[in-house]
Amino acid sequence: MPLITLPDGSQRSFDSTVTTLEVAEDIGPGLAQACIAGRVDGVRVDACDPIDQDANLEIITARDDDGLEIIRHSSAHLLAHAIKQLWPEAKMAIGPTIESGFYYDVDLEHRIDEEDLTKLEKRMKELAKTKYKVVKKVVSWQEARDVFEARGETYKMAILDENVDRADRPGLYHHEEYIDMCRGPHVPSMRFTQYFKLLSIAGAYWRGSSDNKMLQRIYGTAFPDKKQLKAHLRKLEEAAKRDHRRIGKQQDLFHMQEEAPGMVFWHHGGWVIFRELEAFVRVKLDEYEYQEVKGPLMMDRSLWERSGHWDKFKENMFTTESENREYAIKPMNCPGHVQIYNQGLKSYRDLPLRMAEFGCCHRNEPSGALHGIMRVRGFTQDDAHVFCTPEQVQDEVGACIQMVYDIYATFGFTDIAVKLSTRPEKRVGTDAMWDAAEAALTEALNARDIAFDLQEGEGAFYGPKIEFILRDCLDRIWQCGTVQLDFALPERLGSQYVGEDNEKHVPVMIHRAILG
RNA sequence: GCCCACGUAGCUCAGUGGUAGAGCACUUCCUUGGUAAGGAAGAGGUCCCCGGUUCAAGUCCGGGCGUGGGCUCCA
Repeated sequence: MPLITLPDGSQRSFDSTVTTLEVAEDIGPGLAQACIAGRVDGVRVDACDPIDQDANLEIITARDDDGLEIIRHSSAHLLAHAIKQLWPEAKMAIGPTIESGFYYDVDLEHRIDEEDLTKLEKRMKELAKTKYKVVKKVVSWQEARDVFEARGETYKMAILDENVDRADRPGLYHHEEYIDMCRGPHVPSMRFTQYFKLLSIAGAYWRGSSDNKMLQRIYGTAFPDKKQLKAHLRKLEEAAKRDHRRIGKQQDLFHMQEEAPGMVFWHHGGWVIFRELEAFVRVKLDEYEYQEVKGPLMMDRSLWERSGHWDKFKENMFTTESENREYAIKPMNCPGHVQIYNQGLKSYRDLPLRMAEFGCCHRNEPSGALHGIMRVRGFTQDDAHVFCTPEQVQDEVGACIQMVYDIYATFGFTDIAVKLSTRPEKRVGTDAMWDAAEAALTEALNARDIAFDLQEGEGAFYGPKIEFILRDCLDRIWQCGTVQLDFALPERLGSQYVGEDNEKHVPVMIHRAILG
């Protein structure tokens, strides 16, 4: 006898098990038409899922953010349906939604090209136009396994084997002859998936690991109506006009050429902007009480061996040699700053010591990673290192975060994603040190009410880190600023300070970078 | 590094085995008081590099370099 409570507080009582769609029908035919899925006590369910006890129910339509997401998710299934019709031998991997659309990864001998995208879109339109009903069947793990084995869907089998509990009852969505496995929910009818566009083809590793096979990924987007789709495509065109590479060329700001891959030739106009940026940051450095320094561009290899960077990053470091000494061109500024710190004897009264540099660094990034002047091999980092006592860490980290937000706000970046990365498997330091360090970073974020994603095990080997992620005009995300704790580098390079107790201690170092 | 696409005039790009092209920009001249003005003439090319196939390669094949869209990576 489920009693259904709707968002406006009204209640409807049913004699037996009821579905979201049936509740919608009970309210009115218009809502029944618009009903995509339901939210039962906050949990998203398919329109056909049974509700057998009292519950709060919200009906999801295309106006709901969840409705849009479901339409995109089902559009991924529609793409898969079309792929399997055109290339029955294709093996389907995964087809999730992403922020502005969806993709499907497929293992297929045939190389999908632009023309194929047109063919696929055409077939998708034909299929969607039939407005076929999506039929959901909840089955046992074994039944699902048998279905995909019979169909040769080896990736779906792998997902079942490795990611789905044997006791689970997976949902199989029947798109006419095509079957996909999904948590759902999905649209009840493909009449909801009329407005979509396939955008691009790319390679992507199975399960995101470069050890695995590379699959073909097809990206697309979908909307509830034609108007929204057109507006989105228009936005993409407009964003392309704001591409920094295009502006750089049009306004004669900089160029790059074959002989210096990943390195920038700044023309006068671009360099004026660069200098203005530096001037702006210098004002901020004064405000936040930093000392600006400048270290050498290259140092003997042995120094990088002691710092640990050689061991981890030698593949990505440029080197040169002279008179039987091997030098590494600096990929970062920390060891240089430590050398400056190490000059003379430091007292606890000198701490915190905040050292900043417009550090000109070079990293031999993999060729495929380069991107305009966003990801380069030669760059200037507004890099800083704060040497402090363990007690000062939280305040100093807080000040760093404050500075990051202060500077981003000046440039109009308000949509900042934050991630906190914690201890990786391979690491230095004791568990107690990590406990304290992670707690300090978490506290500093919480104190400012900053929401963040936790990335367990993704920290650097020397300490946990906070990453600040910005979005470009094409909605691509770029990790920009970082604040990292480092309780190992000063020790490796022999930094010390004399404490109140007249004993020698190793300072904690905080790495801080805001603009790349 | 991996998958796919691309590399032709300063810029944007066309050119599917047979004498290298267009628009914009540039130079000179003419016309014109009107917001990207019109006309005439001209200059400008290692068709990314190396090799192969062919009577003949910008075009087809192989290798390399670079760029773009992603994936992986990102101290």
